[in-house]
Amino acid sequence: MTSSLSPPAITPSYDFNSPQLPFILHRLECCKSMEELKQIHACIIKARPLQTQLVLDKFLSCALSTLGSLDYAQSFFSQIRNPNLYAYNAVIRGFSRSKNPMQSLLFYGEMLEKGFCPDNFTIPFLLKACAELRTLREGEGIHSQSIKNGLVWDVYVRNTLMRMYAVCGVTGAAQKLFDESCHRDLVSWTTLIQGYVENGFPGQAIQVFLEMSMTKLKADGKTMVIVLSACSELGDLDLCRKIHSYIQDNKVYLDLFVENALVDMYLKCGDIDSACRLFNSMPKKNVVSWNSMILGLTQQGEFKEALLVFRSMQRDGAEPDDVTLVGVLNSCANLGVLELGKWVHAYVDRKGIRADGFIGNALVDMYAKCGSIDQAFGVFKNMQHRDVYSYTSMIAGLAMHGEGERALDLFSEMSRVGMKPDEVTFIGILTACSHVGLVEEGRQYFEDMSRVYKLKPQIEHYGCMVDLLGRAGFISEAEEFIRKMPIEPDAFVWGALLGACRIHGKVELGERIMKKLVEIEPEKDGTFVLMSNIYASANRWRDAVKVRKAMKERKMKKIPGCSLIELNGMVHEFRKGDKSHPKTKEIYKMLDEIMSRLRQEGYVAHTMSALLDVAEEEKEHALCHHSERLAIAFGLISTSPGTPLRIVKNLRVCSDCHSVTKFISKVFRREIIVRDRNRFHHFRGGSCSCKDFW
DNA sequence: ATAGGGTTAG
Repeated sequence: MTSSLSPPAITPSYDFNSPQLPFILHRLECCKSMEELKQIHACIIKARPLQTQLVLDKFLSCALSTLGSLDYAQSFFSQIRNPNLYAYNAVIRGFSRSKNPMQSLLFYGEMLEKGFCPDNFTIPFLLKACAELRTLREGEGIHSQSIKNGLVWDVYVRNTLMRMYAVCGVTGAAQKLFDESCHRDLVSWTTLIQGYVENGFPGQAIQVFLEMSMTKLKADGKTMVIVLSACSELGDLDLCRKIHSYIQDNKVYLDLFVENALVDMYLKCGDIDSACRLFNSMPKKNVVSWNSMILGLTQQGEFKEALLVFRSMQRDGAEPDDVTLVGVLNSCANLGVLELGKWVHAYVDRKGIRADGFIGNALVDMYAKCGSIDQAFGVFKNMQHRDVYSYTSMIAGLAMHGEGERALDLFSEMSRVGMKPDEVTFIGILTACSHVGLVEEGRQYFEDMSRVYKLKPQIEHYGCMVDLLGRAGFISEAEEFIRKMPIEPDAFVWGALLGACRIHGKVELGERIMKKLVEIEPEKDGTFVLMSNIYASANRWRDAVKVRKAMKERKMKKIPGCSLIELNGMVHEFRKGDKSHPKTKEIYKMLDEIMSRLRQEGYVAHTMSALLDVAEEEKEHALCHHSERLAIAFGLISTSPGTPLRIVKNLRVCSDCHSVTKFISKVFRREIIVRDRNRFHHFRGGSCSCKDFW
């Protein structure tokens, strides 16, 4: 009986004969607004025949998951007269899927107080909530309750227990449950495999999968997606092909998820051709398919290809998301193509996406690597949430631009706001010190790294220190530093010292280091180039030539110098002595003009860097056609006076090109920004931001 | 009525 003063009550029944029932269920399925839900609520109260378990369950889950209104669901529940276990389970499930899974556990407490016992449905809902909350304590409590109730033998209970343990990082407990079970289904195997992948044991995951393939069970798409992600992480191409054959042999249905995971796997394992073939054969693609290609190519260093895929994505009319944009920005950063990077920034603004988080960090990195350090700083300052990545990108950016002091200021700001630096932050800091010759500060930071911040220096940090000391002329200290290193010095560490030998003309030490380097990486040309540079600087031309000859005899492939310049969104690429550009004639005419203007201004070529034992005139000629000069000449004839030129070079700038560029910046009144392998050079009015310290 | 799905940086 319902009095007019108390709220109307709902009495659930198991009567499924009401003709209105399918209609109300359909309305609940489609319900998207609170208004609509309230109307349905009224209908249910008015019509007793609608008060069935199924309707109440659907009503609660709609209120909880679709509309997220926990209060409303609870007040609805309180109207149910004598709620049974089914009704409690419905609420617990609803809460476990909601934004506030804790409610699920609290509500379970109420249920126990009312004298109800959990059943094989209650436990999986609760465990899902525990997994969501990463609360091992509560999870273990439910584990012991399910043992007491004998529910632990239920395969659903067991699988959700395994999932809960895996999510909480206790793969051992998941494995134990798995080993002890007498009935394992595909979900049990998949859950165990996933647990290993998510906790950083992809090898173990594959082991478990191989074990499973010995049983009668056949994997489905969901299992394969996880197995494929384990393969990507391992980067083992042979294994990839085996797993791919398993999919074909067992006729696992290739849905979009599996196809995307396959594309991702092939790219991460470096088989770009297979990835492209698969991708092109896909009948339907979603944004993740495109993202897998773009990010995968970026990670493989195929930046131009990544941008080409982005263009076809746009032609295809697919809408990019933030992951796409991060990949595109990353490629822009690596290629140094500012125009496209700016376009992405404008796109982000237009879409009303905040330049924060991933996107913000990618923008900071892009602007810094494209030479617009001020823009990078602007984005950085506007970010609401700055994390270690943001600070590290900014610090590394400033370091690259030779703004050592500003980088160090930012580092102090980091500790002021309580942001803990990590290993990569210190690479930025040490590089900053190195580029501006702040030796004392560098030593201090290196020490603080382990003493104050409890971070273990890695080989890269030792490399930075050798560079810092050697570059500043503390050669014997650098040698001593290498001797005392707790880890075996690698090619980068020795390379840094060899670089110092070039700057400071240390021929004998250079020879010793060269011997070591040739042992460590005999195929690398950089060592030989540096050594012949060292000889040349000491005017030992004969030796310089000998090294060059040795290179030729070893049939070493030299990395060809290459410079990029971006004009109106088009990337122009020049190699040394390149004559393939449509404007070659004009470019070389401009080069001649540059050289004669420079000679009038008193320029003398640094022929020693030409490293060729040929007539002086020829040496100068060879230098003239270094790729960056072609790019600069092309920039000069293609832009209006005063436009800054931005060049990206794959190798270090040679000292002759460095002084030529200084001259050009003065004579032609152009700001020229060159990014070389190591850092940025801002040329303006005849001098360079690196203050010739590079 | 219940459990397992791919891509995100310095």
